[in-house]
Amino acid sequence: MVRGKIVIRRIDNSTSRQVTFSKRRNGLMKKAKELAILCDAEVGLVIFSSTGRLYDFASTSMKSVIERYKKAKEDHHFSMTATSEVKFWQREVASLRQQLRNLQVNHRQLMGEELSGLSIKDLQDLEKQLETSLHGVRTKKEQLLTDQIQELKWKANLIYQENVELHKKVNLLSRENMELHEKVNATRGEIVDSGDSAVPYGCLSIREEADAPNHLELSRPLEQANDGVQIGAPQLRLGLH
Amino acid sequence: MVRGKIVIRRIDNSTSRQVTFSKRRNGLMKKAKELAILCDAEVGLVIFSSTGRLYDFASTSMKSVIERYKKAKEDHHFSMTATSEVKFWQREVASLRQQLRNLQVNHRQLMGEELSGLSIKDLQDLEKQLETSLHGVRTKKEQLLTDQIQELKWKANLIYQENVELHKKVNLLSRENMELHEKVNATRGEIVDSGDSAVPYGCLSIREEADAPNHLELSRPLEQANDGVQIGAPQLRLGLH
DNA sequence: ATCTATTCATAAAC
DNA sequence: TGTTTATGAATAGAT
Repeated sequence: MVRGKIVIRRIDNSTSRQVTFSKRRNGLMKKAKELAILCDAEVGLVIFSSTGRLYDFASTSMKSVIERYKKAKEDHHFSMTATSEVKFWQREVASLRQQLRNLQVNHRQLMGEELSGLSIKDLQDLEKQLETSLHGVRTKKEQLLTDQIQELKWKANLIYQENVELHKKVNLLSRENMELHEKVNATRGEIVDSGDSAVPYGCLSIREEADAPNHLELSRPLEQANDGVQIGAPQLRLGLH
Repeated sequence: MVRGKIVIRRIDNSTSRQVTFSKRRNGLMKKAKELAILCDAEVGLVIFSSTGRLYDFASTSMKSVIERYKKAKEDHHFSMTATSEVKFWQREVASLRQQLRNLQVNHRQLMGEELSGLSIKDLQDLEKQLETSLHGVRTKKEQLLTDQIQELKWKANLIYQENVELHKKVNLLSRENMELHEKVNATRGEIVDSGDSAVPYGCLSIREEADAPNHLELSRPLEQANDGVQIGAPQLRLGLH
């Protein structure tokens, strides 16, 4: 009713639904109170949230309202004896079973099962619905995938940056190490360097041009990417080689 | 709250009170309905006017609301003899409500709604399911359409055959008629045939080659063909012309 | 929870 | 009760 009129239909987003429920419940309670006071009416209001929580308001007492309601309806289904109470619950069960059956038929048709008995018009409607659903699902899925790719790229970039820093450190240390070796050799010129040097700085092959990392591409960014964002180093090719 | 803010206090003037009651009651009912729909809540509202008249609204049924209220309050002041049978049925109701909720969630997902909360894997499964459903529905629909076309062709063929027979009959009768005319003319040679002859046999223009009818094609065999197999003659073009 | 733009509800008058 | 109108209230959406 505000900031873009809304249509009265179940709110899909569960957070919005919860927020709206909270706001409108308060509004409804307030209005119920006002009505009772302004117009000297007896008002009872019972609300169960979709999660089953109970909220209620009664201008007098709920017991009074319910009793008066029963009396006004002259309906003694409500002053139930044990048997009529059983009957009440049995009716409830029958009603729920019916709802369940209806929904199941609907559900099976959406699953592409049990299509006999449908007219061509029915089938066309169903087809259209399924196309809409499919489109929605694909859109959602692709959005998730895109988000995940973005996140992976971001993490990869971080790791790459770290990698660059580490390379620099290694280079620094290698050079320092080399200088120390030379000093040692100069001091004790007669000693020959053995093959199993503790600092194999030649193996690292650092390239100096590797610091323009903004066009990172993951080699296999999608498949199975949903079970935990495990960015194992072997999975990534960061352009470093 | 309008046109000069009012204070929430019993309205003294009985007419105003009545008018306000009527308006606000409607407003309250509307809001209660909206809350129930928007937020998937179960709502019950009972109002007694100051004159004692009852107005009520329940999103499900007042019985259901009141029973659920009693249960939630675990208040056995309300003549609840907690026999084991009642408990059995209550458990049944709870179980069915749960099943219904589960199925509703599933159903909404198949309708492409309420997709948040699903993983990419879930969405892929859902997509696959919808594709399968769509394929099944399309197959079924196309089969129905094909069947219908076959049936239409068959009926058209029957009609065509009948048409051929009728043409033959007409030809026969025309010829007979012509001969009779000639006889009449021969008998009363002096009478000139007037323009408004009762038998305008020249108009029929029967063609003799029209008896190879097996390549019948209906001009518009599909659209709206499902609402009763009405093969109106004007709808068909049987190749006769 | 708070803010704000906008729609809604409704008091007053007929 | 229904309609109209001016205005305060409720609230959707954003933060």
